[in-house]
Amino acid sequence: MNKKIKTILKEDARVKVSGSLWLESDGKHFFGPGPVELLERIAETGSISEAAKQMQMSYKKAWELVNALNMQTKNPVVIPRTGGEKGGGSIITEEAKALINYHREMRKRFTKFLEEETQRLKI
Amino acid sequence: MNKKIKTILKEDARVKVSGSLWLESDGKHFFGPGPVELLERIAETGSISEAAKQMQMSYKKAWELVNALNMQTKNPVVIPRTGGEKGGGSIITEEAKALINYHREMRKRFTKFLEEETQRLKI
DNA sequence: CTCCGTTATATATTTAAAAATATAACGATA
DNA sequence: TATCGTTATATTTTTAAATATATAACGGAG
Repeated sequence: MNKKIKTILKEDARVKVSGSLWLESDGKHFFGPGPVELLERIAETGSISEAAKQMQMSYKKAWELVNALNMQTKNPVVIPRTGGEKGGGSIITEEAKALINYHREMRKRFTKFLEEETQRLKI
Repeated sequence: MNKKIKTILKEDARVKVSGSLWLESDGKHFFGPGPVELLERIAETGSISEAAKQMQMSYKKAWELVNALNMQTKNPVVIPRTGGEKGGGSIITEEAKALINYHREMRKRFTKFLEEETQRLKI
């Protein structure tokens, strides 16, 4: 019989089980917490560059995240519009909203999983 | 009602839910797949440096992983011995074996979680 | 008491990732 | 048609991470 974990770890250590979760295709991550937040901010601001700025992310990286997402979906999740009164902007589609919502639900289940695992550590 | 995910993603994309899992204390990761494999190889080879070489990891990083682990446990998981016939070596303790075993079990549950989530994508 | 290969540690170098910078196209508006 | 800020893209620079290199201590075996 193995020792229990809580008898092994230092008592004062506030240890928890943590992790991250994403969607991947062909081994490449294309959807996770970062893209979700980015989509939300694009929806709010109507601009990829402004969303990126809010997240202290380079425009390039933001664009790459958006692009990677668009590559995995039948219809784009972000529709860009260049030129015009404000120089341009971007809107997110219903598909993007569905992805955001899906991620929220999945995240809830993952959080529950992590909490259960953390609890198990202490038994 | 939101669109279903499988109607959004490209049909040919072999998408799956993936993730990673670790133990952290004070926000610092100290136990995950890397350290587990390292411990196993130290057990096999009796040497941190040999284990590191097998994993194509620098000795420094290997030592840091071992050290970070030892810092979180009451008793060390790896006991080093310097000098001697082979110049030295390291053995892992019962505590290390328990950690390895614990990780295996946790990993099983996580794999199940990921499979369920991947399945859910396709509904 | 010399020789090993390993641990332990510091320092230097390399590499890869990220960010910063630069530039052109775009189109509504004034 | 000149202006504006954004998208899109390439190129350069910066930063951080990882690796490589160097060095000393160690102790059993020959």
